[in-house]
Amino acid sequence: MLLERFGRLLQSRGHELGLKPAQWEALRYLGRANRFSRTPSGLTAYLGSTKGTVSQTLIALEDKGLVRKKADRDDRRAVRLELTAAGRRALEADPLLELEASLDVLGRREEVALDQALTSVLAGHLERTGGRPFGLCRTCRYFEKNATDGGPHRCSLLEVKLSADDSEQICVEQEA
Amino acid sequence: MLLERFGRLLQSRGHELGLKPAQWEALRYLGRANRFSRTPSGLTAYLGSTKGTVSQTLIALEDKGLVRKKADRDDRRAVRLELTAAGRRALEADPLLELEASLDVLGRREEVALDQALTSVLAGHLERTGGRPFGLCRTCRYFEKNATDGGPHRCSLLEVKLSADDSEQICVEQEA
DNA sequence: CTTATTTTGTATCGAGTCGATACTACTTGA
DNA sequence: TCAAGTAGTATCGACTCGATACAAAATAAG
Repeated sequence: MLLERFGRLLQSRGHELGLKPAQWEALRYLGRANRFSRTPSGLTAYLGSTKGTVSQTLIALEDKGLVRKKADRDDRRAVRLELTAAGRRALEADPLLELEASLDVLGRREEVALDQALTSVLAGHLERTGGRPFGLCRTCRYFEKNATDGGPHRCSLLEVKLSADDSEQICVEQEA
Repeated sequence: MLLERFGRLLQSRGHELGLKPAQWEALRYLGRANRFSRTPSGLTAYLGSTKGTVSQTLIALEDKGLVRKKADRDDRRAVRLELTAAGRRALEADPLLELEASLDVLGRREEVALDQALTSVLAGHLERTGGRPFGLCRTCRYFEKNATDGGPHRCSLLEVKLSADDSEQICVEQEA
């Protein structure tokens, strides 16, 4: 199966620059996830992994100075994660970007077809396994565009204001 | 990138039945590779890994009784690998089969489009990294259909007869 | 025919993954 | 208030994986 070979390929590129595949994936997630989702448990859900494993990966990333942990004011159990400047620089050298460039051999049409096919297969699989889609905030059923209470947009699930940036990031809570 | 999420998904399913992702991939390879390719170095090239890592994986599979090693008569450095009966049974319970069934949400058309897109991206990547395609024997430039020297087919690279089964398996040496 | 040189595979190390289990600390809800 | 649930860490054992070093056999070059 080709998807399997791709997975292997992506993984073998994931050992560059002194990081491990799991660490790259955590970094990428933190670069794309909105503030509500940048927590160890958000990352755990995204990776389909376990709390213990993710905890170790984050310790490694913190030791390398790529990720910073901050206490959550409202929930003293929770930890907020953010990329450091070095973390953002690392993402700019992400080996995956190169593979992403390989998609250029495809025409626009084919690229869209590939994306749609993968999306629907993924959706089917997530449904069966109870995984979360992690879609864009603005495509969520709880997203209220141009809400009337000050902020540009609003989340009716968490009941908070959303910036334009927020709405372009992925979210643990997102539902179609 | 969706391909990345798929890779992660495939990997997290790879811990079932007491095997690890790398072990499953080795097992799958040995179930699909022709006799010339069922060696530690063939597997190494397929996985894009290193000899040392593959050696360890094979030891683990041998200990579990899923793979058997045999000496090569002609080349006393080489090791021939084959699945045991238990190894073949394990492949029948491969968790990947389930994910493969997820492709059924796609129509014929979309499935073909997906396959073509992945194939061309993969080919581009392999060319840049010097990887081998591991295509079917019968699609190889060295494949001689219905050769005249007894065997049904023939390989003009290795200069050996090929059975019908041989020609339907993947090969390290395959070239378009 | 001897040396290189290459090829095939194993052994070992250190950092890290990953599922499992156990545990602490905090929050929530009856 | 107190039991149940949630967020996260610590630790264990099996394994991965790149790197390095090594041994044995095959091949090439002189």
